[in-house]
Amino acid sequence: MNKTAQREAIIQELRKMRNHPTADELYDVLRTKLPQISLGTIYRNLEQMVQMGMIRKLELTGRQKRFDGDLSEHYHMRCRYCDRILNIPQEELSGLDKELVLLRNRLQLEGFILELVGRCPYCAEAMSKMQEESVPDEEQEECTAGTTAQAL
Amino acid sequence: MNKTAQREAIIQELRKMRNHPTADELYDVLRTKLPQISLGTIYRNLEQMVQMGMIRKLELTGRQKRFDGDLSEHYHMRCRYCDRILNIPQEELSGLDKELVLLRNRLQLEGFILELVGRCPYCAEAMSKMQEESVPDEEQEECTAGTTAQAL
DNA sequence: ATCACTGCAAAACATTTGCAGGCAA
DNA sequence: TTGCCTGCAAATGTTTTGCAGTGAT
Repeated sequence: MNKTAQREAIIQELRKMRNHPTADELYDVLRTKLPQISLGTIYRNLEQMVQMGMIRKLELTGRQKRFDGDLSEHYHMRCRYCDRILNIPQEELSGLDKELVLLRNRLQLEGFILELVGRCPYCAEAMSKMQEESVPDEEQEECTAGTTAQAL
Repeated sequence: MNKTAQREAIIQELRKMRNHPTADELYDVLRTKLPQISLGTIYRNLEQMVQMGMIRKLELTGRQKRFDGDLSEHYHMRCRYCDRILNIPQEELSGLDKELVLLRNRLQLEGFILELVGRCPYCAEAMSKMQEESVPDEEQEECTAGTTAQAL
Protein backbone atom coordinates (compact mmCIF):
# COMPACT_ATOMS: atom_id res chain seq x y z
CA MET A 1 0.00 0.00 0.00
CA ASN A 2 1.74 3.10 -1.24
CA LYS A 3 1.65 6.47 0.42
CA THR A 4 -0.07 9.06 -1.73
CA ALA A 5 -1.32 12.56 -1.12
CA GLN A 6 -4.88 11.46 -1.87
CA ARG A 7 -4.78 8.59 0.60
CA GLU A 8 -3.27 10.75 3.32
CA ALA A 9 -5.89 13.41 2.80
CA ILE A 10 -8.77 10.94 2.86
CA ILE A 11 -7.83 9.23 6.11
CA GLN A 12 -6.89 12.51 7.75
CA GLU A 13 -10.13 14.20 6.78
CA LEU A 14 -12.26 11.21 7.75
CA ARG A 15 -10.69 11.12 11.21
CA LYS A 16 -11.29 14.82 11.60
CA MET A 17 -14.92 14.75 10.50
CA ARG A 18 -17.26 13.53 13.19
CA ASN A 19 -20.39 13.29 11.10
CA HIS A 20 -19.90 9.90 9.43
CA PRO A 21 -19.67 11.31 5.91
CA THR A 22 -20.72 9.61 2.71
CA ALA A 23 -18.19 9.26 -0.11
CA ASP A 24 -19.46 12.31 -1.90
CA GLU A 25 -19.55 14.44 1.25
CA LEU A 26 -15.90 13.56 1.68
CA TYR A 27 -15.38 14.39 -2.00
CA ASP A 28 -16.79 17.90 -1.53
CA VAL A 29 -14.47 18.60 1.37
CA LEU A 30 -11.38 17.08 -0.18
CA ARG A 31 -11.84 18.94 -3.44
CA THR A 32 -11.04 22.22 -1.72
CA LYS A 33 -7.60 20.83 -0.87
CA LEU A 34 -6.97 18.53 -3.82
CA PRO A 35 -9.01 19.96 -6.71
CA GLN A 36 -7.97 17.10 -9.01
CA ILE A 37 -9.11 14.27 -6.74
CA SER A 38 -11.78 12.03 -8.22
CA LEU A 39 -14.73 10.32 -6.60
CA GLY A 40 -13.51 6.97 -7.88
CA THR A 41 -10.25 7.38 -5.98
CA ILE A 42 -12.18 8.13 -2.82
CA TYR A 43 -14.36 5.04 -3.19
CA ARG A 44 -11.35 2.87 -3.97
CA ASN A 45 -9.38 4.12 -0.99
CA LEU A 46 -12.26 3.92 1.44
CA GLU A 47 -12.96 0.32 0.47
CA GLN A 48 -9.29 -0.51 0.82
CA MET A 49 -9.12 1.04 4.27
CA VAL A 50 -12.23 -0.82 5.33
CA GLN A 51 -10.60 -4.09 4.27
CA MET A 52 -7.52 -3.22 6.28
CA GLY A 53 -9.59 -2.32 9.31
CA MET A 54 -8.38 1.27 9.38
CA ILE A 55 -11.90 2.68 9.13
CA ARG A 56 -15.44 1.41 9.38
CA LYS A 57 -18.21 1.24 6.81
CA LEU A 58 -21.47 1.75 8.66
CA GLU A 59 -24.27 -0.74 8.24
CA LEU A 60 -27.16 1.65 8.32
CA THR A 61 -30.30 2.16 6.31
CA GLY A 62 -30.31 4.84 3.67
CA ARG A 63 -29.15 4.98 0.07
CA GLN A 64 -25.57 6.00 0.56
CA LYS A 65 -22.96 4.22 2.63
CA ARG A 66 -21.37 6.18 5.46
CA PHE A 67 -17.84 5.90 6.79
CA ASP A 68 -16.41 6.33 10.27
CA GLY A 69 -12.81 7.02 11.16
CA ASP A 70 -13.52 6.35 14.85
CA LEU A 71 -12.78 2.69 15.56
CA SER A 72 -13.82 2.77 19.21
CA GLU A 73 -16.82 0.63 20.08
CA HIS A 74 -20.01 2.56 19.81
CA TYR A 75 -23.47 2.45 18.32
CA HIS A 76 -25.23 4.90 16.05
CA MET A 77 -28.50 6.75 16.14
CA ARG A 78 -30.02 8.06 12.95
CA CYS A 79 -32.15 11.16 13.32
CA ARG A 80 -35.46 10.42 11.72
CA TYR A 81 -35.91 14.06 10.72
CA CYS A 82 -32.60 15.21 9.29
CA ASP A 83 -30.74 11.90 8.82
CA ARG A 84 -27.78 12.99 10.88
CA ILE A 85 -25.88 10.10 12.45
CA LEU A 86 -25.06 10.49 16.15
CA ASN A 87 -22.73 8.38 18.24
CA ILE A 88 -24.12 6.41 21.17
CA PRO A 89 -21.39 5.27 23.58
CA GLN A 90 -21.45 1.60 24.41
CA GLU A 91 -21.97 2.31 28.10
CA GLU A 92 -25.40 3.71 27.41
CA LEU A 93 -26.47 0.34 26.09
CA SER A 94 -24.95 -1.88 28.76
CA GLY A 95 -28.17 -3.71 29.60
CA LEU A 96 -28.90 -4.28 25.97
CA ASP A 97 -25.40 -5.49 25.29
CA LYS A 98 -25.81 -8.15 27.93
CA GLU A 99 -29.09 -9.29 26.42
CA LEU A 100 -27.52 -9.43 23.01
CA VAL A 101 -24.74 -11.69 24.27
CA LEU A 102 -27.29 -14.04 25.79
CA LEU A 103 -29.28 -13.99 22.60
CA ARG A 104 -26.23 -14.60 20.51
CA ASN A 105 -25.39 -17.74 22.45
CA ARG A 106 -28.95 -18.99 22.60
CA LEU A 107 -29.64 -18.58 18.90
CA GLN A 108 -26.05 -19.29 17.86
CA LEU A 109 -25.83 -15.95 16.16
CA GLU A 110 -22.64 -14.63 14.69
CA GLY A 111 -23.58 -11.02 15.22
CA PHE A 112 -26.19 -8.36 14.76
CA ILE A 113 -26.63 -4.90 13.42
CA LEU A 114 -28.47 -2.37 15.55
CA GLU A 115 -29.53 1.03 14.32
CA LEU A 116 -31.18 3.34 16.81
CA VAL A 117 -33.67 5.85 15.51
CA GLY A 118 -34.62 9.07 17.22
CA ARG A 119 -34.54 12.82 17.19
CA CYS A 120 -31.21 14.61 17.27
CA PRO A 121 -30.65 17.69 19.48
CA TYR A 122 -30.71 20.02 16.48
CA CYS A 123 -34.11 18.82 15.33
CA ALA A 124 -35.42 18.69 18.89
CA GLU A 125 -34.55 22.34 19.33
CA ALA A 126 -35.90 23.35 15.95
CA MET A 127 -39.18 21.61 16.72
CA SER A 128 -39.57 23.06 20.17
CA LYS A 129 -39.11 26.52 18.71
CA MET A 130 -42.04 26.22 16.37
CA GLN A 131 -44.46 25.32 19.18
CA GLU A 132 -45.42 21.84 20.31
CA GLU A 133 -48.40 21.64 17.98
CA SER A 134 -46.89 19.83 15.03
CA VAL A 135 -45.06 17.27 17.14
CA PRO A 136 -47.18 14.15 17.72
CA ASP A 137 -46.31 13.08 21.26
CA GLU A 138 -49.25 10.82 22.06
CA GLU A 139 -48.55 8.15 19.50
CA GLN A 140 -45.28 7.27 21.13
CA GLU A 141 -46.81 5.90 24.32
CA GLU A 142 -48.61 2.98 22.71
CA CYS A 143 -45.69 2.11 20.48
CA THR A 144 -43.92 -0.96 21.89
CA ALA A 145 -40.41 -1.97 21.10
CA GLY A 146 -41.55 -5.09 19.33
CA THR A 147 -43.86 -3.13 17.13
CA THR A 148 -41.28 -0.54 16.39
CA ALA A 149 -38.47 -2.82 15.41
CA GLN A 150 -38.14 -3.32 11.71
CA ALA A 151 -41.24 -1.21 11.23
CA LEU A 152 -39.36 2.01 10.69
CA MET B 1 -57.00 1.86 -5.64
CA ASN B 2 -58.21 -0.12 -8.63
CA LYS B 3 -58.20 -3.86 -8.87
CA THR B 4 -55.89 -5.08 -11.61
CA ALA B 5 -54.56 -8.48 -12.56
CA GLN B 6 -51.00 -7.31 -11.90
CA ARG B 7 -51.79 -6.02 -8.43
CA GLU B 8 -53.65 -9.19 -7.49
CA ALA B 9 -50.80 -11.36 -8.71
CA ILE B 10 -48.17 -9.35 -6.85
CA ILE B 11 -49.84 -9.45 -3.46
CA GLN B 12 -50.86 -13.08 -3.89
CA GLU B 13 -47.38 -14.19 -4.86
CA LEU B 14 -45.71 -12.16 -2.13
CA ARG B 15 -47.93 -13.74 0.51
CA LYS B 16 -47.17 -17.16 -0.85
CA MET B 17 -43.40 -16.66 -0.98
CA ARG B 18 -41.73 -17.04 2.39
CA ASN B 19 -38.27 -15.93 1.37
CA HIS B 20 -38.65 -12.14 1.53
CA PRO B 21 -38.08 -11.59 -2.18
CA THR B 22 -36.54 -8.57 -3.83
CA ALA B 23 -38.48 -6.77 -6.55
CA ASP B 24 -36.65 -8.57 -9.32
CA GLU B 25 -37.03 -11.98 -7.71
CA LEU B 26 -40.75 -11.29 -7.66
CA TYR B 27 -40.48 -10.17 -11.27
CA ASP B 28 -38.94 -13.48 -12.32
CA VAL B 29 -41.73 -15.46 -10.70
CA LEU B 30 -44.56 -13.25 -11.89
CA ARG B 31 -43.32 -13.26 -15.47
CA THR B 32 -44.21 -16.91 -15.80
CA LYS B 33 -47.84 -16.02 -15.12
CA LEU B 34 -48.05 -12.53 -16.60
CA PRO B 35 -45.39 -12.40 -19.31
CA GLN B 36 -46.16 -8.76 -20.05
CA ILE B 37 -45.70 -7.46 -16.51
CA SER B 38 -42.95 -4.89 -16.09
CA LEU B 39 -40.51 -4.33 -13.28
CA GLY B 40 -41.70 -0.73 -12.97
CA THR B 41 -45.21 -1.93 -12.24
CA ILE B 42 -43.90 -4.23 -9.55
CA TYR B 43 -41.93 -1.44 -7.88
CA ARG B 44 -44.88 0.94 -8.08
CA ASN B 45 -47.29 -1.56 -6.61
CA LEU B 46 -44.96 -2.71 -3.87
CA GLU B 47 -44.35 0.87 -2.78
CA GLN B 48 -48.06 1.56 -2.82
CA MET B 49 -48.81 -1.49 -0.71
CA VAL B 50 -46.10 -0.52 1.74
CA GLN B 51 -47.71 2.91 2.13
CA MET B 52 -51.08 1.28 2.75
CA GLY B 53 -49.58 -1.09 5.31
CA MET B 54 -50.50 -4.20 3.34
CA ILE B 55 -46.92 -5.41 3.18
CA ARG B 56 -43.59 -4.55 4.75
CA LYS B 57 -40.38 -3.26 3.25
CA LEU B 58 -37.53 -4.74 5.23
CA GLU B 59 -34.87 -2.48 6.66
CA LEU B 60 -31.89 -4.72 6.16
CA THR B 61 -28.39 -4.33 4.86
CA GLY B 62 -27.67 -5.30 1.30
CA ARG B 63 -28.12 -3.54 -2.00
CA GLN B 64 -31.62 -4.53 -2.86
CA LYS B 65 -34.72 -3.95 -0.78
CA ARG B 66 -36.69 -6.99 0.33
CA PHE B 67 -40.41 -7.27 0.85
CA ASP B 68 -42.47 -9.31 3.28
CA GLY B 69 -46.14 -10.23 2.96
CA ASP B 70 -46.20 -11.48 6.55
CA LEU B 71 -47.35 -8.64 8.80
CA SER B 72 -47.04 -10.52 12.08
CA GLU B 73 -44.41 -9.17 14.46
CA HIS B 74 -41.11 -10.87 13.94
CA TYR B 75 -37.43 -10.19 13.46
CA HIS B 76 -35.11 -11.29 10.71
CA MET B 77 -31.82 -13.07 10.55
CA ARG B 78 -29.60 -12.72 7.52
CA CYS B 79 -27.41 -15.68 6.74
CA ARG B 80 -23.89 -14.41 6.45
CA TYR B 81 -23.02 -17.09 3.91
CA CYS B 82 -25.89 -17.21 1.44
CA ASP B 83 -27.80 -14.02 2.28
CA ARG B 84 -31.06 -15.85 2.86
CA ILE B 85 -33.42 -14.05 5.23
CA LEU B 86 -34.94 -16.17 8.00
CA ASN B 87 -37.77 -15.26 10.33
CA ILE B 88 -37.12 -15.05 14.06
CA PRO B 89 -40.36 -15.13 16.09
CA GLN B 90 -40.69 -12.33 18.60
CA GLU B 91 -40.91 -14.78 21.50
CA GLU B 92 -37.33 -15.81 20.96
CA LEU B 93 -36.23 -12.26 21.70
CA SER B 94 -38.41 -11.55 24.72
CA GLY B 95 -35.55 -10.50 27.00
CA LEU B 96 -34.11 -8.30 24.33
CA ASP B 97 -37.47 -6.73 23.61
CA LYS B 98 -37.75 -5.69 27.25
CA GLU B 99 -34.29 -4.17 27.22
CA LEU B 100 -35.12 -2.29 24.06
CA VAL B 101 -38.21 -0.77 25.68
CA LEU B 102 -36.13 0.39 28.64
CA LEU B 103 -33.53 1.76 26.29
CA ARG B 104 -36.10 3.52 24.20
CA ASN B 105 -37.46 5.34 27.22
CA ARG B 106 -34.07 6.14 28.67
CA LEU B 107 -32.63 7.56 25.47
CA GLN B 108 -35.94 8.92 24.22
CA LEU B 109 -35.65 6.85 21.09
CA GLU B 110 -38.41 6.62 18.55
CA GLY B 111 -37.41 3.15 17.41
CA PHE B 112 -34.63 0.91 16.26
CA ILE B 113 -33.76 -1.51 13.53
CA LEU B 114 -32.25 -4.85 14.50
CA GLU B 115 -30.79 -7.27 12.02
CA LEU B 116 -29.55 -10.58 13.35
CA VAL B 117 -26.70 -12.24 11.52
CA GLY B 118 -25.92 -15.92 11.58
CA ARG B 119 -25.77 -19.17 9.68
CA CYS B 120 -28.91 -20.60 8.18
CA PRO B 121 -29.72 -24.34 8.41
CA TYR B 122 -28.88 -24.88 4.74
CA CYS B 123 -25.41 -23.41 5.07
CA ALA B 124 -24.86 -25.14 8.41
CA GLU B 125 -25.56 -28.48 6.79
CA ALA B 126 -23.48 -27.74 3.73
CA MET B 127 -20.55 -26.74 5.92
CA SER B 128 -20.76 -29.75 8.20
CA LYS B 129 -20.67 -31.99 5.15
CA MET B 130 -17.36 -30.67 3.96
CA GLN B 131 -15.60 -31.38 7.27
CA GLU B 132 -15.14 -28.97 10.15
CA GLU B 133 -11.78 -27.72 8.93
CA SER B 134 -12.79 -24.60 7.06
CA VAL B 135 -15.14 -23.40 9.79
CA PRO B 136 -13.41 -21.12 12.30
CA ASP B 137 -15.11 -21.86 15.59
CA GLU B 138 -12.58 -20.46 18.07
CA GLU B 139 -12.94 -16.82 17.09
CA GLN B 140 -16.50 -16.74 18.23
CA GLU B 141 -15.72 -17.20 21.92
CA GLU B 142 -13.84 -13.96 22.34
CA CYS B 143 -16.25 -11.98 20.24
CA THR B 144 -18.45 -9.85 22.49
CA ALA B 145 -21.76 -8.40 21.50
CA GLY B 146 -20.41 -4.90 21.59
CA THR B 147 -17.60 -5.76 19.30
CA THR B 148 -19.86 -7.54 16.91
CA ALA B 149 -22.48 -4.91 16.59
CA GLN B 150 -22.08 -2.67 13.61
CA ALA B 151 -18.82 -4.43 12.86
CA LEU B 152 -20.31 -6.86 10.39
C1' DA C 1 11.93 -0.53 -13.61
C1' DT C 2 8.19 -2.15 -11.56
C1' DC C 3 3.72 -2.03 -10.11
C1' DA C 4 0.38 0.31 -7.33
C1' DC C 5 -2.32 4.35 -7.87
C1' DT C 6 -4.64 8.19 -10.21
C1' DG C 7 -8.24 10.82 -13.06
C1' DC C 8 -11.55 10.28 -16.28
C1' DA C 9 -15.29 8.22 -18.31
C1' DA C 10 -18.15 4.49 -19.01
C1' DA C 11 -20.51 0.66 -17.01
C1' DA C 12 -23.15 -1.50 -13.61
C1' DC C 13 -26.87 -1.79 -10.58
C1' DA C 14 -31.26 -0.78 -8.22
C1' DT C 15 -34.91 2.14 -8.37
C1' DT C 16 -37.80 5.96 -10.06
C1' DT C 17 -40.16 8.65 -13.44
C1' DG C 18 -42.36 10.44 -17.98
C1' DC C 19 -45.33 9.29 -21.32
C1' DA C 20 -48.81 7.53 -24.38
C1' DG C 21 -52.08 4.32 -24.44
C1' DG C 22 -55.42 0.88 -21.89
C1' DC C 23 -58.50 -0.74 -18.58
C1' DA C 24 -61.46 -0.40 -14.23
C1' DA C 25 -65.22 1.93 -12.11
C1' DT D 1 -65.95 9.09 -19.45
C1' DT D 2 -62.89 9.79 -16.01
C1' DG D 3 -58.69 9.00 -14.19
C1' DC D 4 -55.95 5.38 -12.19
C1' DC D 5 -52.86 1.90 -14.05
C1' DT D 6 -49.85 -0.33 -17.35
C1' DG D 7 -45.60 -1.31 -20.34
C1' DC D 8 -41.81 0.65 -22.15
C1' DA D 9 -37.90 3.29 -22.03
C1' DA D 10 -35.26 6.82 -20.33
C1' DA D 11 -33.51 9.05 -16.26
C1' DT D 12 -31.66 8.96 -11.65
C1' DG D 13 -28.46 8.14 -7.94
C1' DT D 14 -24.77 5.44 -6.06
C1' DT D 15 -20.93 2.63 -6.62
C1' DT D 16 -17.70 -0.02 -9.47
C1' DT D 17 -14.62 -0.81 -13.22
C1' DG D 18 -11.52 -0.29 -17.53
C1' DC D 19 -7.94 2.11 -19.23
C1' DA D 20 -4.03 4.73 -20.20
C1' DG D 21 -0.94 7.49 -18.00
C1' DT D 22 1.59 9.00 -13.39
C1' DG D 23 4.08 8.56 -9.42
C1' DA D 24 6.03 5.93 -5.39
C1' DT D 25 9.50 2.66 -4.04
